[in-house]
Amino acid sequence: MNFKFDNNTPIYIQLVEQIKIHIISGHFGVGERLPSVRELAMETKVNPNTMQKALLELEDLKLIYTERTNGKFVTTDTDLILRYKKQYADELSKNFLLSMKSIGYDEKQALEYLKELKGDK
Amino acid sequence: MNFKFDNNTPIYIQLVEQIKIHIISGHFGVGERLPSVRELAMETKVNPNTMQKALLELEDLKLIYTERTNGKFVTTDTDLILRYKKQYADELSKNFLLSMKSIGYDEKQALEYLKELKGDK
DNA sequence: ATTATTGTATTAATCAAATAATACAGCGGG
DNA sequence: CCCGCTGTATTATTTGATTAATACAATAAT
Repeated sequence: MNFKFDNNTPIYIQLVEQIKIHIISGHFGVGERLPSVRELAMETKVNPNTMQKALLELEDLKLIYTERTNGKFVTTDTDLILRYKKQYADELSKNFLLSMKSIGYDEKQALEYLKELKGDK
Repeated sequence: MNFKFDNNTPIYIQLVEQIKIHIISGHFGVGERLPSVRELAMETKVNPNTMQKALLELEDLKLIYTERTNGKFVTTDTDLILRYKKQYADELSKNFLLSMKSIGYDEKQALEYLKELKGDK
């Protein structure tokens, strides 16, 4: 599950984000059963309560659902997942352009910057 | 100074970031005197101590310097500012590409996505 | 039926960020 | 000289995230 935590945002928020990405990217498949709360907490070296809090939020987002004594599962609503994926890509893109703009690169220049970066490696 | 705080990262970190951007973008000019700690705190509706903490970090970064009883000033080292600007643009760009990759868009697709976004509006 | 595993709930303790209320030291202008 | 403005320092309090240690209820498997 290789998580990298940045110290400046609450862990449970980062957990929500990371698991969301795992679902959006298909790393956690549609309808797939997640590891148990305790397992996930162990893996990520986080307190079970913290993991539970993150999973609760994901359930609010309808990205996962719970079978009370059986486990938690990725939603089977593929459309929903796709919508989240697009929404996420949109956010990333808009934020990128906005941030670049805030330090003086307009959209065209931002694109140029990315292209140069590709060339570099 | 219009700041928008996101609740999930410590305010002083966000202050450092925002002021850094103001300097990088030239909104705070080279060598310009900053508003006093108390003023900045008022403007941003933050406790003076929190602002002070942020300014201390900016001083560690050499982006500002202090005249003890006179005020704080933007560095006059334009090269340094430029280096920070490039570093920041690099970070933004690399992070953008990484994040897009994590949800299944390779570099080419990420670029396409940005271009489409421009077309939309 | 017992056992292990599931999610869930509760309560206390810890830790860091942020606020709050001051106080001090140095300089400059009226 | 003194008042007002700088930055800086100190101490206490509040708030929220996180950890910690349990406990309970429901189900599936043995």
